[in-house]
Order: sequence, then structure tokens, then C-alpha cells
Amino acid sequence: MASKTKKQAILIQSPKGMHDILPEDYELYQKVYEKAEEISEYYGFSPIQTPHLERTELFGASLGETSDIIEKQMYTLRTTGGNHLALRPEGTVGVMRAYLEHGMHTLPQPVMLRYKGSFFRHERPQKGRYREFQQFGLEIINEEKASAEAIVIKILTLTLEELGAGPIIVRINSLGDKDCKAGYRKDLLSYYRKKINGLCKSCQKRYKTNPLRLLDCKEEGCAEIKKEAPQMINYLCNPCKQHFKEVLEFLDSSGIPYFLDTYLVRGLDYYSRTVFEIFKDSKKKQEGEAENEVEETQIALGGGGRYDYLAKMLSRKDFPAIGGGLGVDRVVQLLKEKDAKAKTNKTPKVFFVQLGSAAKHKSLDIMEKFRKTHLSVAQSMGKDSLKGQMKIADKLNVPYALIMGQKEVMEESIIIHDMNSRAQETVSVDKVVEIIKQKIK
RNA sequence: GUGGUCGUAGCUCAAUAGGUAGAGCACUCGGUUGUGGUCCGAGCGGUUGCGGGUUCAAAUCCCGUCGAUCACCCCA
Repeated sequence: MASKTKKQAILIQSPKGMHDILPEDYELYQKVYEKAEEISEYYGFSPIQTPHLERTELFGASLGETSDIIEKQMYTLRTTGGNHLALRPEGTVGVMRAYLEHGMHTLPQPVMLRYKGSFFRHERPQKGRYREFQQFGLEIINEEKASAEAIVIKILTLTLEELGAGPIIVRINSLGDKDCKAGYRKDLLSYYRKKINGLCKSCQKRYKTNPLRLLDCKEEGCAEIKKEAPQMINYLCNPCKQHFKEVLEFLDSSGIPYFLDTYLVRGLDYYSRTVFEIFKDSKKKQEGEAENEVEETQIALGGGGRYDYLAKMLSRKDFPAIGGGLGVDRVVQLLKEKDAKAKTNKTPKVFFVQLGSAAKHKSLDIMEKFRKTHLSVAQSMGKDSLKGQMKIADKLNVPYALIMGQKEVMEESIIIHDMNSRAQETVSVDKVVEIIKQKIK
């Protein structure tokens, strides 16, 4: 291996917060995506892929100009033509944009879409939180009924459970709609106005920028003040109350474990009514413990919420909608920790060993023969020595090696070498595929 | 963006109280002619993340920087 110079050492380092998904992990990512897609397919979700780049203003108009994502977490660029584009920091906005652009309201409603891929946020990386991260998401557009929430949450939790990431628990809350939200906000502000001096620094800032988030602070002093603070749940207007009640009823009847967390808020402007997050339920339910609580530091595997106003922010029409997603990196991380390794049967069953140029030239023919019957053949055509090739075959753990040398080429035969018993038999090239097929069964 | 911890070969780690880097695994080759897993031998591979400072002397101390990690912020 060539030694690295200083410059090269930096060159071959991936950018901060970006990571390679290596072959051994790729299988797991694949597994997560496949499970999520399989389940959502059954529930009627169609796949969609939107661009990684969108107009920068699109996100500003929808996520909220003062949200952290817009203020400091977006990767933006200017094209040579002078357009301002941004790498998508989340998936919902792009999907909604596509819905509006293509007039999907003329399709049977609601429109149910799923998507997957990379998203980008320029923030300080941490375990399970990357600057380029993988997400699987669902959106149900133009549906105001609580059943939509139920379907999204059900699919996400089902996916996690079937992957072996369970047991999980859903943390859920309602933010109300534009009417009741405002009343609550007003009362919340007036409650906090008197106590602002008792708040921590960042909360004093939150008071101005994002008062709902005051409820999320973990500082002792703030937590104390929070206890007496008015709760959104008591401010919900009747329609919102009814809606939320229905959502919870759906969760009950479909056996999804959840707990109500009146402090759960989301920073994005477009959220209304239902918001939720999905966690691994690591705490065993013990007797006497009435409430399920998630450890403060635990990371959400997924989340989402209703965004009834997003469409209106981008167009003239109203399309109530709900969406949710899974943080695939986090799910994979969890599965790895649980040692639920994806055992793939993709390793080849046969290794082709060639000796001499005549046999080497037959290699591709042989591989093609096997390919046609859907068997993959490993080989090491760059190597000449029999020993070296056998060694590789052994490391790959294949059950059979096929050996072809000068003699075999002349006879149009091939040796089947059983890697376990070391038994060998010579068969004709014409029949080798069939014979191997039998043996593998 | 703020604060704590950490950074030695591809990987896992060593290096007595500062004295100028070692091991295992992996990889390559060999132990004679067309046969693997064990064993034996050899080789490859690091100016100790990078840059500067203190010192006769630094992987080891100090500063900066980059990266990882944890907490905050925020979120998937």
C-alpha cells in the first residue's frame, strides 16, 4: 500500500458529518428500505422521487424563516445561471411541491406517496445524526381524517417492529389549528412574561423566537416553571379536540403503544394538530409506573405530523395532509447494536478456478452459463496459481470449487471440488451447471 | 453554533515517570511441478490526524486546527 502524504490524508477523509455506507452496512440499509416499502406498498402508497435540489425560497416559505433549518442548517448554492438552490433538508416540502405542480388533486384523493433517500442539514454531527442522512417517508395529501394519522403511524411502527427494532413507543401531542394555537400561544407568553427572569439564557431567547419550545427545556429552573405552564391540550378547540381524540382511538384500537406528551412541539411552521415521534421503548414497564416515559437523551427513530397549512403556503389551495418518516441511519444503528445482522444468502455457491490461458479464456463462458440459471460464480481471474485461487475460494466460504486446467479444457470436462469433504469428481462441462444445481439443493 | 472527552499501521491496541514507535489480525509472497482451511518463514504497511510551541530530547507537555464522540441547540 502506498504511503499517504499529508495532503492525501486529508483528501481521502470524507467531509464532516458525511459517511460511507460500506458493503456490510449497505445490506442493512437495504433491508430497512425494503421492509418499509413492502409494507407501505400494501397500504397503497405509491413511490415518488423528488430532486435533491429545490429552490431555496421553497423551503423558506414553508418551513418558517426563523426555524433553525432555514436560518443555519441549509446547504445552499448559486448556479452559474444565478439561481438559488438548496439541498433538501427534509422530504415533505418537495413532495407537496410535486403534488401541486402536477395537479395531483385531480387524482383520486387522498394521494398517498412514499419516498426515500438522502437529506442534508448542516449541523453538528453526532451519533445517528449526520449531515447527509437517509430517510424513508410517507405522505397522505388531501385527507383531514384522523385515519390518515393512524395509517402513517401504523406503517412506521410496524416497519420498526418487523425489522426487530421494537418494542417501540409513540410520543404524541396536538398543537391545535391556527385558531386555538394562537390563543394558547398568547396565554403561554403571558404566563412566561412574569417569570422570564427565572429562565435560562436560551429560554429567554426562545421566549421571543419560538415560545412553544420553552416547554422543551430541560434546565432545572425552566422545568420547574414549566410545570405550572398552561398546556396546549386544554386549549384545543372542539374540532381539534375531537380530531385528536379520534387519532388516539385509532392508536388504541390498533394496539400501538403511545403516551401523551403535552410538551412535544415541533419547530417547523407547517405543523398543525397532530405531531408525533417514535422511540425505542427501552424502559421495561414496571408495576406502579403509570406513565411511560422516554429517557430524555434517547434519539427518535422516526417522527412526523400533520401539516394542514403547507399547501396554502405554497399555493392558493388548501390540502390538509399528514406525513411521517424514519431516520434510516438511526434504525440501522439500532439494528447493528442489537446484532440483528442481515444474513444475506448472496454469497456465491461456486468458485471457478482456472489454470493456464486456455482455461482462463473459458472463465467468462462458464460464469455466463451459471448466470443464466441465476447462480453467481466467484472467481479470481487475475491469479494464476491454483493454490492462490483455492485460498480465496476458502475465504469466501463457498461450498464448491470448479477446477479447470489444460487437461480439462481438452476433454471439455471440469472438476467439482467439495470444499468440505475435499472430494472431487470430474464431469462434463455441459452438465456441470445441472449437477451443481442439484448439489446445492 | 456552545461546552466536555478523544485521535498511534487497513482493523483492535502497546510503548515504564517526556528519550526519537511495537504486537495481534488483515494483506502479499514462500515452505519446489495442478489443490484451500492449521502450522512455519519472509514482506508490505506510521515523519504517532495536521500545524506550531516548550525542551538537549515529545506519541507522551502547551496552543491552534481538522475529525470522531457526548451534552446543549435542533431534529429523522
